[in-house]
Amino acid sequence: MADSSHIKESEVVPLHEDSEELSPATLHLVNMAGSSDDTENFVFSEEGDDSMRKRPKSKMKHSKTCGVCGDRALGYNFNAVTCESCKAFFRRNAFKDTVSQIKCLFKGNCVIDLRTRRFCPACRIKKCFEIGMKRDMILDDGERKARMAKVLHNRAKKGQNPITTTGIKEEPIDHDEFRVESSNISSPSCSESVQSPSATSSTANCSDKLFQQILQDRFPTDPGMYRQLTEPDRLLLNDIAVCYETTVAALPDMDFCQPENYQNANDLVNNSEMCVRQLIKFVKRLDDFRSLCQEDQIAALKSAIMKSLLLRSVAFYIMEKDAWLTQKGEIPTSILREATGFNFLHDLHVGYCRTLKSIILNNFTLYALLQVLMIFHPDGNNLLDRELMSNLQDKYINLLKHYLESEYSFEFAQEYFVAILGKMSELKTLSDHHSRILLQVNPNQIEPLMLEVLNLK
DNA sequence: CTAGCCTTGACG
DNA sequence: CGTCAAGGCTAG
Repeated sequence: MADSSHIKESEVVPLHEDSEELSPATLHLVNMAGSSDDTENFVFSEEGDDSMRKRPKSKMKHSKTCGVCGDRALGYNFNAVTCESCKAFFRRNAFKDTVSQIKCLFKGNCVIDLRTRRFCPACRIKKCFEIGMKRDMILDDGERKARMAKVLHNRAKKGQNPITTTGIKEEPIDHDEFRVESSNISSPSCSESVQSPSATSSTANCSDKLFQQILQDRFPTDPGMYRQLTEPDRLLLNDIAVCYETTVAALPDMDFCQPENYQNANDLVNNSEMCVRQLIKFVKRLDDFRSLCQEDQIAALKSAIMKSLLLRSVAFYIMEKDAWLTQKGEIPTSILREATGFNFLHDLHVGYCRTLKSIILNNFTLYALLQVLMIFHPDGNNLLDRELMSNLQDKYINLLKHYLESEYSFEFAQEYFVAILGKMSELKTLSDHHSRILLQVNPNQIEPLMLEVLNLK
């Protein structure tokens, strides 16, 4: 796949092979810089200036001068020879509106040099453009993301830091910081939108009675009917729930959550990238995931990705509105139909959302547990140690069962458990259908991270 | 916000 | 492997 992130002017504009010599163009720039009447521009020559500013030793040969302020330059930045500070300045300000956002308080012809460069951003940015700095060489949001994704991908491949999500400060999270009473999180009906189960005609058949119970909180009063979770189980559950709430369940800040940003399958895939990142964050915080070898981490994640996105779509489905909740409001499920042209897929997916939602409601502890179960699945592609995976699956299936028994009583847990697992196996079928969307995408227009996790390369 | 320093990927 | 030119981080 071609690297799309760097096909910019930097490749078209001929750069000078020889770093020792100043090209005519560079000379021109330097002359311009020197043409200001302030001779202090050039006080920082080879020696005598280190007392006040650090400089990379061993780079004495870099005697270039910033075309904007005359400070020492290391080379080209955004198509002109500039110092580090003007580079950073340009990056920060190149897209600001020079009329309303940066204004010269004087006559618009301030002298910009090492000393005065901070005084007038307006004239400084003007000079940046004058010496030929090009703002289209600043990576835009998508390009930046692509670049980050590449870095992450490489890191993951090198294995120092298996699957890093942001590349930015991946410090181990302090769970205690988030620790809340587990009862808070796991309350089965932390509902703001408890719906009438009437809409759930198709698949909820077996368990209607149960869900009536759940909805109406008609559970046994005898404490003996409930399992007492062991301390390790309780802690584990709490950890999972907290992780989930702070990653997958945290609505990411996505400014594209408008129906018009879902035109086709490419958009659909690309707009899921944030969710994938959250998912990666989530699994990385699971001790059991980290204990897997790196190959299996990646295999497990890849195998679970589609199902996880679907599960997430259930968690954020709003039944009354037939829409998904996003940070920017609700987005109708019809975008799925419109972006792909697959009516049946839309109906299947929404049907699934409705039935599973009516079972799980807004119990995010359950979503978290199911998400974990999705990851530890022994039949994923390319897994090396399937037995280990199966053991982990056992562990969390048990945890799920115990959790249900502790929350919903022995009387109801069994049925609930079966219903949930049934829906989980259905997820596989749905996810296979969804894979057909991927046949529509143009890999050249897909974010690298998504290419990677969806095996689109 | 500024500016220095650092990390990266591409390229020769 | 060194250089270049992106972006990120952060003390001030």
